[in-house]
Amino acid sequence: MVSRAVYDVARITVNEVKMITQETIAKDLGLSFMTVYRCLSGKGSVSEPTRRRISDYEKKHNYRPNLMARSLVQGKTNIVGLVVPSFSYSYYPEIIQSIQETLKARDYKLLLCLSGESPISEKEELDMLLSIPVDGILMSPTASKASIGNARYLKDNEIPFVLFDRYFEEPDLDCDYVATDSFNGSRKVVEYLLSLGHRRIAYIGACTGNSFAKTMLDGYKAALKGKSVKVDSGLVLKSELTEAGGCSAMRELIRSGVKFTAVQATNDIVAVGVLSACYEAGLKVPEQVSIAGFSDISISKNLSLPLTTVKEPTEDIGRIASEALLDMIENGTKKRKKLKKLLTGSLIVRESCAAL
Amino acid sequence: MVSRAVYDVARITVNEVKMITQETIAKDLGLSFMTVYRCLSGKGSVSEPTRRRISDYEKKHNYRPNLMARSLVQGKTNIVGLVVPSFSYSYYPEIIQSIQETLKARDYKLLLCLSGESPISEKEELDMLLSIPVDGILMSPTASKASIGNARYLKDNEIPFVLFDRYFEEPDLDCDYVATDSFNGSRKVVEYLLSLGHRRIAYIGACTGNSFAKTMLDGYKAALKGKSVKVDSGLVLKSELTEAGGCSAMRELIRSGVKFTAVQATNDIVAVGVLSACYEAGLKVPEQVSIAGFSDISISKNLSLPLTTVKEPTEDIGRIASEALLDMIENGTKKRKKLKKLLTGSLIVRESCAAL
DNA sequence: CTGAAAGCGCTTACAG
DNA sequence: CTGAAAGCGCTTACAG
Repeated sequence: MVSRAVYDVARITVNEVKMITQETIAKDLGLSFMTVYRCLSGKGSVSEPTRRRISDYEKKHNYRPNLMARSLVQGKTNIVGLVVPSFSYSYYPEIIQSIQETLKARDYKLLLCLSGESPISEKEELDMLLSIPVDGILMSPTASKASIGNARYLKDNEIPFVLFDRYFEEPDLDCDYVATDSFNGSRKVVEYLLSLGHRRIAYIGACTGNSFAKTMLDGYKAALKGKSVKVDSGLVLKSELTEAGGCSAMRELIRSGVKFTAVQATNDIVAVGVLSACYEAGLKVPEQVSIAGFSDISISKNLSLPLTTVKEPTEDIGRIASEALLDMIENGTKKRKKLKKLLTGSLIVRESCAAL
Repeated sequence: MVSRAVYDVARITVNEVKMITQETIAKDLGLSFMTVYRCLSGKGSVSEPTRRRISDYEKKHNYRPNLMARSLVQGKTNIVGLVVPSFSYSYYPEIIQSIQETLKARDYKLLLCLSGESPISEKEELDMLLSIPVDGILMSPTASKASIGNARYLKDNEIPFVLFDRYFEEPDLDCDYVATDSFNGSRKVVEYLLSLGHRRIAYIGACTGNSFAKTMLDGYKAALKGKSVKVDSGLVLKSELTEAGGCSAMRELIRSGVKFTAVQATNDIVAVGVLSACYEAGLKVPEQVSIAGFSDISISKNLSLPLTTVKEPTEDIGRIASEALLDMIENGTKKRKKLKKLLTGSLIVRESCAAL
């Protein structure tokens, strides 16, 4: 027989709220807590009258199982950690929405973390997630190479994880990812610009710190080579992946005096900056300069000049990444084939590009 | 003396990963687990050589405290639940980013939930959050009146919560909130339109299901009354709060034949739809119709016609809401003065409105 | 169909 | 400075 004192202690309070536990119910109904457990969990059978009493009590007092306690004993939290660099002003909200829906349908919860493009914060967030511990992690790494170390850290810690949108192809870091096929996407846009007659095509937003920007640049080069156009390094400019970055890189290009008739920007945000710099310099778009972006974020179709771009399959990315992660969590990662998926984006032709 | 068997059982595995616990450390170093606990938690003193041994072991094996276990005993999870209707294509990402930063600075984690504007899903998410249990909840309710019941549900469950962006002023539901002062914001825009000489000003996006839309309409009416302009019910149109909703409401207004020279939209998204309907009907903006929005979402300044609107103080909303919530969590809600804060938005004049 | 016990990994309170 | 015990709320495994 459990003493009364034990029961009283069992009614703990959080912010002065009485928590109803299985023991509270058992005590109030004069039952053993195991009977209550079996009834509430549906595991094992309970006599009909008892079941009814417990069920009535449960509804009346609004009993909720404490998921933390369950997690502790089951060694599983049903929480997935999500780490992204940022999510305003991009297509991350769409991906996250898709992730959320997939997780919810399979009874997982989402803990949201921001790295702010800093690999150091990213590492801190990962440590926090491992400490909870979450069952798995979805991450879109920062643009810094140091994020490769963070992905390796996850691997060393043997926690299921899937990278999305941005990924690494390091030979010694064989990890799962799903992203847009930016090589072919970028090639597609540049081939489109070539088909309009452009030959002096600039690339703005080059950077080598992450795979996606590098493969985009490769796509640009591949398209040019396909038409036997020589790559002019004076036309390839680095920039931060922001509106301001695109704007200042474009100013630099204009100031340099290098001739160009079209610009491929590494993403739509950068393209918006490029557009501003053109307006500022009195260059007419698309009459004097054609501009193409990449991503098709929501603003792109409503810009002062609707932007020609490649639509990223955000919903698919979110769904595929989270489904793969949940499979890894539930079926283990050992025998599993690695997910290395690049999804094709579609060219969206709008008004920012014109024939030469 | 604790038996060896107990220690072996203590090494549980999640997805085949060995978890290092305080007991693992204690066993491997031949110490009592209390010594390990005191050293790792910093509570109580440990002899220097012992501290060093434990510290070395901790770093070498990357020990992380299990936060679930800690939560269970402390009756506090340091997790805050966030429930929003949706977050793509709006200013929610900015608010959430601000919330995230505030929470992180005070060592709280964020669990993200979407209601999809459905009060039923919203209720499910709240039940899930209460079941974890989270320490507090931040919610931007759905546009449905049924969300009032959900807020009341939180109150009945005595969990700290703060509404943001959207809120209720029910007499029997005295809850904390922070939002934009949409009454004065809307009045400010309409007064601006009046100052440009407009008198036939339509209001698109009226709905009564939530406070913010209603007070916006009140602001519109107050501005008109200030200039002794009669409110014409033919100029007030309901619509869904989406681009498509704004577009079809505007089509309806145009078809109705009612005269107007300006339109105040309930938010920028609706305004974008209104703009499309104008283009479609061959109406020139702002020459024939002036259009104003509300919110200043990121797309607004880059629209084909940069939109005159009211900037919502998103960063402040996120910060104030989360700071208030954390204070409620840490200091209790009993003696606390209710947070009922409406923040002033600033009128952003762009090119979508012109003098009559 | 019902029950007593042990355990998840940590913290708290008490005893030396 | 160190230790043994009890407990958070739940689940699992075993015994009747």
